[in-house]
Amino acid sequence: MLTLKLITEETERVIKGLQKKHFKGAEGAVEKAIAIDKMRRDAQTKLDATLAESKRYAAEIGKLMKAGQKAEAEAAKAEVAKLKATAAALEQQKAEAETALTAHLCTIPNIPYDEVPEGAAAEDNVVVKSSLRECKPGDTVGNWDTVPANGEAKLPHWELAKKYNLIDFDLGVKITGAGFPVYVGKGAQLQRALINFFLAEASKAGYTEIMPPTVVNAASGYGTGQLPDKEGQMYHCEVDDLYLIPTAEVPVTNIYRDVILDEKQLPIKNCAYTQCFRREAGSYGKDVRGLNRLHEFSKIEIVRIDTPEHSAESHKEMLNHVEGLLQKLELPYRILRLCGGDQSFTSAICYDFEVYSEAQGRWLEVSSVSNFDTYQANRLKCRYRRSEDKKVQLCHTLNGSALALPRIVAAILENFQTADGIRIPKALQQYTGFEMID
RNA sequence: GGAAAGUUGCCGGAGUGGUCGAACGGGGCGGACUCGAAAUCCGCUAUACGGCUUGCUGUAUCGGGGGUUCGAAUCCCUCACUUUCCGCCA
Repeated sequence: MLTLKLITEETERVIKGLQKKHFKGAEGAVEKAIAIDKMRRDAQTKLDATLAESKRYAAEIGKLMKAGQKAEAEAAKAEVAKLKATAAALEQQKAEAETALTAHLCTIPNIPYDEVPEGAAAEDNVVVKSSLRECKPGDTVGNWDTVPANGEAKLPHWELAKKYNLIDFDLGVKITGAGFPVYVGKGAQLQRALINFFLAEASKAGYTEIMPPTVVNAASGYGTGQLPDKEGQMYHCEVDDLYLIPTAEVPVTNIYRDVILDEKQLPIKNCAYTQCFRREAGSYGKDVRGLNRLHEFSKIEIVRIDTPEHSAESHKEMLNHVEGLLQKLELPYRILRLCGGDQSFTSAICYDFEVYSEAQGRWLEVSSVSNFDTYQANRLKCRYRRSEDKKVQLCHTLNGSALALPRIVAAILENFQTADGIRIPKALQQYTGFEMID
């Protein structure tokens, strides 16, 4: 959530930012936050004074009792009783204001950075780079030329998966349900190879590998913002009140919940491979065909915790890392800078990576790399102590997929299909142990 | 699943109703000594929120929540977690 300091001190900027994000009722939301905060502060000021007075009485009563001055002590007790009633009421006011404030702040999204383009929806996203062609300033998804087909009829990955016996979707339905495919033979080996490849690349780039739990408690869900809003998107084990993680971001980022780091430790660079579980309630149609959208999938996530001064640099490094992966995999890609309206609730700036699937004739999102500024850290209470003046400050948090497997697999199958089988990209061969799927 | 013991600051660990944000030790930071270091000595050493003259000051916090009391780390209730033993188990 946004800090109250930002809202009160830079109200205009916050309102403008929220409007850029196409958040309805920006001005009203900000005013409401300020009003609730005023109530909260008033209540606390009065409460503090009341408690201070009753503490003075309590100390005095102690002395009177020792001195044996019973009558005076009783009189003081009567005073305290009055103060106590006042304090209880103020306490309630304060608690209510605090609860209301937190709840309200949670409904206000992060504000975008200046370099985030204006725009309401996906077609306004700016294409900043592509392996297929030069990008000019102002290129948006909406005016992007269609990618020319090269004439050959290509099979979609779900047909290739069947043809080469790599992925059994029906078996997954039998064992679990739709969206839980069973990988078989070279299909399974390809999964393992990609996981190892992505982890090795992250490790080379200086990320410390984490293998976290795949199930988290509610506190962690709140920490990264999956709860309370996206409750319905996570699998929930009711008996133990635990949640299956939708991404490694949740357990890894929560390592730093309620922590004060030393500036010397920053930037923290972690990577983690986990299975990810998403209910994807409400998804339907061709988007969910084959590997396009699954309930369980493998993903390697990179997470950074950084200082405000250095986080933009970190973000750049992360983008370069992800781009490098796509280049090594020889996949046709483009990088989008998301516009204000299409950005996620919590990000300050976000880039999406997409690979082109010729067989499906569409771009598949394989990664988004975001800087959350202090938005996520504020809720997590992830702070650091500045070396310079020893002051405690909120960190910046960043994360990105590097990468999620299913759509990468889809793209590899579809883009590298030949008459003789499916060619494995060179960089991956040392991990698969084979060069072709045939 | 059964039984027991625990949860105190950065760490270890005292504290069973008042002056306790909390002894003592360790660590860390600053200073003295030293050419420098070690040892020794001295001082400092949490966070959040609030008020006003930005330096002071108030309040809260001893696992979470509630209660008793003029007053709670300390007593009571409740929840969570951890550890140990037994059982089961990859």
